[in-house]
Order: sequence, then structure tokens, then C-alpha cells
Amino acid sequence: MREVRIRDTLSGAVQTLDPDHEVGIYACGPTVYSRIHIGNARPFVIFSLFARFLRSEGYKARLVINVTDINDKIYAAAARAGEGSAAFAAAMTAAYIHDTDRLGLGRPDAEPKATETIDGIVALIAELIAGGHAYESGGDVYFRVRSFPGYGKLSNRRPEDMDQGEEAGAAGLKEERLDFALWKATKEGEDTSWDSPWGPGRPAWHIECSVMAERELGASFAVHGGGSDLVFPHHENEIAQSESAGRPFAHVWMHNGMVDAAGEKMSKSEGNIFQLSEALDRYGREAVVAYLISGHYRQPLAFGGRQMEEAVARVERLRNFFRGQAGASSGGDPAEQQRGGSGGSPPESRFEAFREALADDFNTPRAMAEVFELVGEANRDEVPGAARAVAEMLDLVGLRSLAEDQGAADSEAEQLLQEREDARAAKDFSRADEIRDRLAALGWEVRDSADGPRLVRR
RNA sequence: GGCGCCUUGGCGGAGUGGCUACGCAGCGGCCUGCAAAGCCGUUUACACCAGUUCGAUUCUGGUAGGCGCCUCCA
Repeated sequence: MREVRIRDTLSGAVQTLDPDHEVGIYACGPTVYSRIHIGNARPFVIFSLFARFLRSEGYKARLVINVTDINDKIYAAAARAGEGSAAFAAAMTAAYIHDTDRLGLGRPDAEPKATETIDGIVALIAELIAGGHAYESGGDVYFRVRSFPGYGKLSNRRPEDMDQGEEAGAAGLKEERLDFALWKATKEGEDTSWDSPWGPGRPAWHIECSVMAERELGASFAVHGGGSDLVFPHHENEIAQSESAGRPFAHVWMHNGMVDAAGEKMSKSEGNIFQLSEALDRYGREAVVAYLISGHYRQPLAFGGRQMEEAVARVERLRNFFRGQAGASSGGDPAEQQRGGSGGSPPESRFEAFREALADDFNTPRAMAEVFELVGEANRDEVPGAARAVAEMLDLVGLRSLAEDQGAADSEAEQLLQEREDARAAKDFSRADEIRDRLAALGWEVRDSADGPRLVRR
């Protein structure tokens, strides 16, 4: 188990995770009013892989990624679709699960939904009212920002510089502009509502995360994550709610940068989105994952067709590496292997550097550089254990499948390949090329080598 | 206007006070019947101006440009 350091948004400093306690990670998931896009997939991938890495180091980790399924935009989108909002949200949640399943990274340990947390939300709001941190007004309940001295500490703002920007109708109900809603009374056109001490209504944004995080991880947990666009107001408000109610809340705040399209943040409201499902269809899951770990999680990441094609090429280079290794490992003189590449690092030190990069603020691009260094070394000279080490490194970033055999050729392809070999032996190259074209049409690429031809699935 | 971040070779993207990141693409080779894969070489990268320093892409200050949040947002 090595020391794992993470840059903390709240303190601005690098914090070391406590190895003696379970590392509870709460990452904000999507609001399900449409299919998720590549940008939404970034935190899912980053935090899934981060939890996987922690476990591989011997930490106990518990990953929670919520689904916010009550929201103004859900009402609006459901109305546009001519559906009930509950059914609409359920369908979008299912689509989210389906899309992220295709990433092949497994599921989080818990995926709580706001609609299944209403009782806890009502209880926390009541507690905040009792403590003087919130007040009821016209069936709504608002958080009294002035009652929480630490307000602004996460996003480093002063309250007087801020504006919660609530909808116009709420202006008259709030004591101060800065106050934000915890509970909203049911309004015209809203087809879901829950009973509460303040009348029928539904939770506002922010409060559900305070409740779900505590319910799944306890009042105090290690890491709270999410996109950097959630720092304010979402996470700032979560802190205000939870800490005002006496919960210590998260130790470290870990925010991922935005995915940019043409230099601008990809977002549903900008309309410059590229859906995750489409990216998976076009480039494959490995390329999508490889793309999302190609930059440091905290930095913005440029998105575009070229970037995705590059990810495809990277992933193909890794596949080719394993194809080559499969043949190389079958023979080989041990003494020859022992010499290995002169000056090349043994796989163990690459693996070590790989893990160290991940332990250092989860630096995936630096870690991947180690993978490619080892791949290059092993492509040049036989490096004993390289294939296994690369497979293990890739396993940690969800790309183990690149090491798997693509499947044996069928008998038809094998026969064609033999015919081509016969033709080549007879120097009948035009016939050999013709057969190669036929194989290509069947989805097989022929690669000749000193050890003979090889069929590769395209 | 407030807060924060960024500016690295054709593109993406790490990192460091002095040593080739890495990947993709291009060009030239090697290998090959040809191709693919792989390998080798290659196009004097660190926005600009000062300062600190023996030495700065890396530290400090400033200039220019860009981005994010301050409204829903991963």
C-alpha cells in the first residue's frame, strides 16, 4: 500500500488519504433529463478507475455515484416528450446505466436516487429549520446562508460577491437573495410531489447529495468528487447544509476538468454535445476510455474527431503489442531473454513507476507513458514478463481487454491463408494478393512475419 | 467586475531549475514479393517582456491571449 496524494480543491493543498480507514468516495452523477455525453462520462471513468486503483493498493474503497432524478429540467423535458416525468426520469436513468455499462468498468458500489431519499431529505431539512439554518416560506424552504460562516470557503468567494440566481418567483419568498432552496412547493405542471411538513412539494437541487452521501458513507468521508462546474453553487451548498447540521462531511474535494469541444466546454446548454453512446459506437469502448485518461483529470481535455482517432490508434498499438508478444513468448532462448534490451528497464520498474504516477494525484497520462515505454522496449527486444506487466497496468485503467486474444480464425479463413501461402511459394503474387483481398473482405488482415503469416481481425 | 485555471514541437498531452515524457500525424530509411505490423532516424517545443540564478520551459513580477465558475451543467 503506497501513499496516495490528491489535490484538494478546498485547501488548495495536496492531501494524503488515510490508509487506516475505508476511503469513501462520493461523486456527483448526472441529472437525468437526457442521454449523457462524453463530458458526463469523464467523472464516471475517473472515479471508477480511482476506486479500482485504491483497492489494488490495498485500501478499502467504497464508490458512490448518485443519480439526480428530480429537477426542473426533467419536468420540462418530460413535458416536451409528452411523458410523465417519473417515467421519463426512469427511462433516462436506465439509459444512463446502459451507456455507462458499455464502458466496461463495472458499477459503483451504490447508485442512490434522489427520489428514493425523500424521507432523509425531509428529515435533514427539518433539522436545519430547527437549528435556525433554514426557514419555511410559502410552502418552500430556504437555507439561510448568513447562518453559516464558512459559506464560500470551497469556491473561495465572499457571500457579497455571489448570487444564487433563483427563479424570479422565489425572490419575494427569500430573506436574502443569497439564500437557496431546500424544498420547493409543488407548482402548476409538476406531476410528481411528496408530502412534507411544509406541504406537498419536492426537494430542490443540492440537498439530495448531502443526504445520499451521509446515508451511504457516513457523516464524514474521504473524498467528494465531481465536475469542476459543480464547485459553485452545488458543492458549496452541500457543505453549508451538511456542516450546519453538524456533519463534518468530506475531507478532500476532487474535481475533474471539463471536456472541451472546439475550445469550449461541452455542455447540454451549449448544444455542442457528443453523446457517450455514439462515441462508443464509433470508436469502441477502449478508445473512449483511453481518450478520457489521456489527460490529467483536473485539466480541461480537448475533444474532437482527431482526438478520438488518436485514441483509436493508441489502443491499436497496444493490441498489436500483444499480438506480437503472443508469438514471441512461445520460443526464445532464456539466455537471450536474460540479456533483454540493453539499458531497457525491466517490467517491474515500469509497473512501479506506473503505480507511483497514479498515486501522485492520479496522473493517468504519466502512467500511460510508462505503459508505452515498456511496449516500445519490448517491441525492440524481448523483455521477459513485459506482456504480463503491460496487461496488469492496463487492467488498472480498465483496458485489460486489449491483451485478450481476438479469437481464432475460422476454417474458411485458415484455408484461404494456406492457399495464399501456396501461391506465394509459387511466386504467384497476383493470386496471393487476390486472396488477401478476399480475406480482407471477410474481415481479416494478413500480416506476414518471419514466423509466418498471421490473421488479425479487423 | 469577483474567484480560479491555462498558454509546451503539425495535433493531443505530461513534466522538470541543468538530462529523449508519451501518443498521433508527416517525412526519410530498415524489414517485406508487395502490404500491414514493428524498428531506426527526423522536422532546433516550451506565448511575450523583465527579474532571481552559474544556468529557467520550470521560480518571481508584469504584458497579451484563452478557458471555467459567479444562471442549469460532469
